[in-house]
Amino acid sequence: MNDVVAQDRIFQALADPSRRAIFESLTRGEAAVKDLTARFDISQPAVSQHLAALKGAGLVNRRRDGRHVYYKVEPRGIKPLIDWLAHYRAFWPEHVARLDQLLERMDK
Amino acid sequence: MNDVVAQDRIFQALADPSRRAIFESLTRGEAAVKDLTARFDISQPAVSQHLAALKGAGLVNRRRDGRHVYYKVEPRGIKPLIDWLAHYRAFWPEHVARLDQLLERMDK
DNA sequence: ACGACACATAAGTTGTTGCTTATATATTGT
DNA sequence: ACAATATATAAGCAACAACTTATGTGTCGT
Repeated sequence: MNDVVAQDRIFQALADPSRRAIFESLTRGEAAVKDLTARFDISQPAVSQHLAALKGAGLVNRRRDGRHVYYKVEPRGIKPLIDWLAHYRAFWPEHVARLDQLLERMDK
Repeated sequence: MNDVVAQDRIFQALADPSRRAIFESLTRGEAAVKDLTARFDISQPAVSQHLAALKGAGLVNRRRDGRHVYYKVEPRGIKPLIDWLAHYRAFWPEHVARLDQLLERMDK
């Protein structure tokens, strides 16, 4: 899977406000589908579908524990997004170009 | 227009591969609608519509010169995206958290 | 003023997306 | 084994998104 495809999946996944909200919710800590369903005003299948999209984009992880399935943020998942940004760094104010260094360190 | 709305427009705009391609094309230099239409295999109205979406997201600027309309990247346009990323910096490897500093400098 | 050119907008069509309800699958406790 | 719980998948539907062609608007050259 090349970068372009990964970027496409990420932008696609994050284009939906509900999905961004679920993602943000997961940044506050691991949560089961049940928990997320309680937090948002959409059905459980809708939540599962959003989670599947986030997982497909590599933004979250799944962990089964008994009857529950816990999802949590996959930190490395946003890397394609950072790469995309870095690609256009030339258009930011000069000093921001230092993101390069951060990316290099991130790879290590 | 608050941050959430701005982020929504940006993610929405960048979710489409054609739009990302057009954006990338513009990073290589200012271009007229005519030029972009020649570069991509979609109709001129389609190009104009994509450009309108990018402009609505604050990612590009418009400049009229005679019959031509030139578009170019608006460097500050990606800031909401950086802000969004920065919001979840806690989930990246520690050293990447220094993006904070970059953002601060960017504001100045 | 008129024709040609560059672009934007309108209207219509088709595929996709995000939701719903209904149902299937997996796990647990009794 | 069975009922209850948690999640995923299927099917259907309404809204939307991305394109098309047709037309409107603005600018230039003659």
